[in-house]
Formats: sequence, C-alpha cells, structure tokens
Amino acid sequence: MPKESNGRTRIHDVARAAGVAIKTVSRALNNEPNVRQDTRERILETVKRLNYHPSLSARGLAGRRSYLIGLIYENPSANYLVDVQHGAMARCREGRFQLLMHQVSGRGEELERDVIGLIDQTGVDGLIVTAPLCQSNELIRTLDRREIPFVRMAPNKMRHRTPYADMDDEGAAYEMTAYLIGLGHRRIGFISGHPEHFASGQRLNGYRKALKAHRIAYRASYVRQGFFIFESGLDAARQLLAMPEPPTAIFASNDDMAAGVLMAAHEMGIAVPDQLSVAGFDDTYIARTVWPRLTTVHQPSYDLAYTAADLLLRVLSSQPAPKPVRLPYRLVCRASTGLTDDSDSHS
Amino acid sequence: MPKESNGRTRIHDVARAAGVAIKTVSRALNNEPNVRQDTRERILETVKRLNYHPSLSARGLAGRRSYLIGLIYENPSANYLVDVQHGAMARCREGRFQLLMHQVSGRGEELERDVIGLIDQTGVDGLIVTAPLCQSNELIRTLDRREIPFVRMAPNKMRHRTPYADMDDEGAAYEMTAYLIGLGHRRIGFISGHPEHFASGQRLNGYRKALKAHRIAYRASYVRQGFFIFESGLDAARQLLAMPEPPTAIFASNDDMAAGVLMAAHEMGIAVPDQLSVAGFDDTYIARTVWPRLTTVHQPSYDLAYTAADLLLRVLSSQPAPKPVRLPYRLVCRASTGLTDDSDSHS
DNA sequence: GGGCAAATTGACAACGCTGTCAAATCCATG
DNA sequence: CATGGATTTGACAGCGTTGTCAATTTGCCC
Repeated sequence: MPKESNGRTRIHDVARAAGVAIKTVSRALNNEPNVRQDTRERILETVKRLNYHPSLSARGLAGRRSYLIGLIYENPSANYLVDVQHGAMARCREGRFQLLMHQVSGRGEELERDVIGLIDQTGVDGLIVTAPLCQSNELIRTLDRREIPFVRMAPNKMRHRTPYADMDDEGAAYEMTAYLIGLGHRRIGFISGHPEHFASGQRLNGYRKALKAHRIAYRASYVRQGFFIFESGLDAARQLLAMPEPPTAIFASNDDMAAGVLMAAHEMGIAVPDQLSVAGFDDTYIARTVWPRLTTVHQPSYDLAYTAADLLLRVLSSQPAPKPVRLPYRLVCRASTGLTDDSDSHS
Repeated sequence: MPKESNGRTRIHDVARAAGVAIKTVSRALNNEPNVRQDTRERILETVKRLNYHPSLSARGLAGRRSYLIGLIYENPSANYLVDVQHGAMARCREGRFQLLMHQVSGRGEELERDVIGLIDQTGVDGLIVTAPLCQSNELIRTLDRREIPFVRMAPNKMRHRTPYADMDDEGAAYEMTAYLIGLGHRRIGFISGHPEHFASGQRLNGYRKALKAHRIAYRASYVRQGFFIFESGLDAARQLLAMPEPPTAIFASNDDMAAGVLMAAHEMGIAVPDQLSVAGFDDTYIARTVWPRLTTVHQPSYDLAYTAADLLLRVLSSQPAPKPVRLPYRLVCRASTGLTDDSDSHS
C-alpha cells in the first residue's frame, strides 16, 4: 500500500494506474523486448499522465550504475563550451542520464587525481573527454587502468580502442585558406591555436597545404602563435599588421582570436574587409556579434558533443563497439572577407 | 558474507575491517554525533585505507541526501551562463556537492512538470533558480508544495521565505545613466530587457529616475523593447538611429544588446563614441571583444552564483536561515562612451 | 560495587527500482 | 480441441545506504 507522503509518483503508482506489475512498467520504460505493443502504449501514456520520472538513485542502485556521465573540460571559450554542454545534455536526457560538467585545471598528476576524484565520488558510468585533455597519454592510461568507459571529443592523434567524434580540421583549414586565395589574397597571415591542442597543428597543416597547392610560398613570419583566446589574437594581429609587408588576409584558428584581429584592425584604422580580410574558425556566437560579421568555418560543436554522448551511451549499453564518427564542417562566408586589390602580389 | 564481484568497496567491507557495524561507519562518515573519538578515527582511517567512497545512488535512495544540487536556467547568454555555472560549481565543490545544470524551455505547467521531473529523477537536495524562472509564482508554489529547498538568483519582486542573492539593478542603471548625462548627453536611448525579467523593469526605473533627477524629459520614443539578445539590440538600435532626432547615447540593458547597437552603428557609418555613445550591462566577455570595448556595469555573476550556492548549502545544513545577500556592482568605463558635442541640447 | 542516565553501538527495515525466474497467456499446429 | 513452444507478465529478492529503535557500554554518584 503506497503512501503518498511525498507527493512523488513512483513506479508502483504507474503500475497500479495501468493495471500491470511494476516489472512491466520497468520493461516498457527501458525499451526492453517482450512487452505487447498495446500494453507498452498504455503504460507510456500513464507515465506521461502521472508525470512519472524514475528515480536515478533507485535505478542506479538496482542496476549497478549511476546514470551519471561526466564531461571534463579545461578552459574553452564560453560560447564553445555552452554548445558542447547542450549537445551532450540533449543526448543524456534522451537516455535518461544526467550530465555532470567538470572543469579541470591541473596538469599531469594533479589532473589525474582530479578526474579520479570525480569518478570515485560520483560513480559516473562514463566520461566524455574533450580536447586537449583527451591527448594526455597519462590521463588515458589512468582511465584505462580504472576501466572506466570514455569517449573522446575533438581530434586526437592517439590510436586507442575508445571511440571519438571529430571533424576534419585540416580539410576545413585548407578550404578556408583556398577560399582566401580565391579572393585574390597572396599574403595570408595565420594565427595558430594553443599548441597543446592537436587541432591546432591540423589547422596549420591545412593552411600550409593550401598555400602549397596554390604555389604560394610559405612565410614563417606570417604565422604567429596564438592560444585560442581573444588577447592572443589581438597581440598576434598587431604584430602581423605592423610588418613592413603586412598580410592582406588573416586566418585565425578560432573565432575568439579572429575577433582579436578585428579589434587590432579597428585600432589601427585598417578597414575590414577592404584593406584586410579576416577569417575565423568554429562559428561560435561571437562570429555573429562582431563587426563585420566573421567569415568562419562552422564546427558542429553541438552535434559533436551530442554524438560523443551517443557513442558513450552505446558503449555503456554494451552494444557492439561503435566506430569513431567524423562530422562535416561548413564554410560560412560573412562580411569579414572580401576581394583584395593588392597589386603587389606576384607569382 | 560480502562478495567482491563488483570490485567496488562497500560500507560493509569497511565495517568488517574496522570491526564495527555498518551503521557506525555511516555515522562516522556523516559526521553524526555519538561516535567515540577513537572509533571514529579508526573508521576514517580504514575508509581511507580501503579507498572507500559511498555510493551516491544508495545514499540518495536511503537517505534524504543526494549531494546533488540543481541549477535551473532558461536561455541566458552563453557568457553569463558560464560565469554563473562556474560560480555555483566552485561553491559546490567546496561543499562536496555536485552541480546539475538543467535548462528548461517550457512555460507554465510544462515548466513545472519539467522541474518536477528533475527533482524526482535526480533527487536533488536543493535548487538554484535563476531569473526569470524565480519570478514564476506557479513554480515557486510547486517547489513549496514539494518542500524542496531552493534559493533564488537575481532580483525578484516576490516576498518569500527563501533567501536569494541579487544586486541593485536600479541603482546601477541610475549610475550609468547619470554617467552618460555627465558626458553631456541629453538624448539618451534605452533598450530594455526581456519583459519577463524583473531586472528589466529595475534597470528601466534606474534610467528614468536618473533622467528625472537631472531634469531631462522622459521620451517614450527613446525607449525600445529588447529581449536580452543580440538581434533585439540590433533592431532596436536601427530604429532609434533612424529617428529624425536620434539619441546621442544608447544604454542597452545588457551587453549582448549593446553589441547589437554597435553593429547597427557600424552599419550606418555612425562613429562610436564620437557620434554615439553606447553602454551595456553585465560586463560579460562580449563587452571586451567588440569594438570599441563596451562601457558597462559589472554584474558579479560569478559571485552571485557562488553566493546563491552558499546560501543553499547553508539552508541544507539547517543552519539558521540565511538572509538575502546583495552584492555590489561597478561601473566599467571603456571606449564606447565619450563626451558629446551635441549642440541641440536644451535645458 | 550497585544503580542510573547518558553515550555509544548494532540489528533490521526501508528507500524505489531492476534482475531472476516462475507463472500465465497466446498462437500455430495436428 | 488438445498440445506445446514462444511470448508476455508477475512475484520476489536484492542493490548499498540511512533511519529507527532497541541493546549494550560507559561514566558518575552514592
């Protein structure tokens, strides 16, 4: 005899209302086979009518899992993070999992301790590991040792049994560079990303390959080190634009740095895109809020995270090990790039 | 006789190793009274030695505690959200709680069902309710009925027993408006925030009071409805700037809309701050990435969230009911505002 | 050293769900 | 219409912890 002390609906209430045993409700809810179609529908309808939500704790206790998955990240730009978070969350909700966001700051051993702490304290069933954390061999080894399922998000160089979701950073950077070349640009500056991100190298590769394919000499002085943050883009652009023969276009490895380039241009009275074309990467919110709006590569952050979560959930349900997924990018041409009337261009 | 099938250490193992009953271990771990000092130490030492971590699921099911707190939000700008998230997270970590972010989209009954779903499913110990959700009387009533502890974040008009963290939006808007007036502006446009946010009204009040205090007539046509998003600021600014007698300054109720104002100005070839001063509100990341950098009001989002979490944790530990906390704001003067040389100004 | 209240400890029943396995029902076939 | 295998359903025992309440030990006084 159920007591209504709490006001909370329990599986028992649903079972009674639908005229079945609690186990049958459980089966219907968990998409298990061997429930007759009409029974299943009746139960699901009752569930909705009573606004029933199974308790994670009880499910976790009985099923020996926590229905919690952790997403660990380091220090991404806010816009990127929010996209990722919501993508992963969306998939978690569908699977009736909850997402625990977990920012780590340390390095090396401290990082490992931090992540182990998360695992031990929360009992997460699995982890989504974003770049650049998923490039740490130590971390990977630690997770392996603990036998905790995880997936990786964003490119990475390591071979490993775990699945991942990524995109073709090199191809995207190649295309963007080719696009700039197509606009007539020959002196194209490049601001690279944080050196610890594998994607940074990939994007630089794409830039270099595009130059090469179009027989434009690579000039090291046109490439500046950035760190994926606004200020680093600003600094790098100031330097590039102060050169005796400055670039007519600057391709920054993410939107935040591209916004920094725009600021440098504004400060120096350089018109964009008339005197300087600027391209970014990621297509986060910032690309649409700066002036002029940024031409950039759309990185499907939301979908990447959704996919990563999906892969993890598959691993957890011990379906056949899913394959890595590569999602498509897309060039988004806005107002920050244009034809160059640069007459110095040789070759 | 405990079986080790799972590999995971259970309270039973600790109890056996320490030579006590599981209940005593439970007591020691939860800092309950009535455990002899030496017993407690012996248990805690054993816990550490065996690397024991209690199961959240079991705790949540058996006790009244999940060590989870939920932060519910609707659709804030990414930069604001991330600040809030990290502020709340920081306090949660200190208290060994985990934070569950939960975005809601519905309205009315759907909203309530959504939140009930979170509570039922996760068994969160308490909730941080951000604006404008904390202004919904229905939601508040639902939470009360469920007797779930919660705190509110951001201003709100309702009297209620629960504590909250906020800032003086009206005072801040007053000061910003007065600052613009001090620069010589007499025709000051205002873009209000989303009408469902209490803060929107407060900020408008501050604007109006400042005008009044400086004997500047309030002109309804200078006030446009915005919705706290970039595009609404862009639209509103286009309208304001197309007026026969356009404002010489525009004060937007948040930074995203102020960025929209900047874009409108750029589109129309209006120089900022020479021909138009622009002020924002919040001092989120975007304020430093647009050109010119935004003069704005620094809202202590991180600290507000940290404080809200702190209040909630106090409520949960049933300390004497904490009082609401009001945090200070700060005017941040950057490059988007300047003196006006407007000669039309009368009075 | 006995007596008594307070402090400490323990036995056992929840908590709400899933896993296991047995019971009931269905359906095709002879 | 009986038979039997496949499908569907249900009864019941945990899952690992905390709450309740009873049992035991301790400390203090006479």
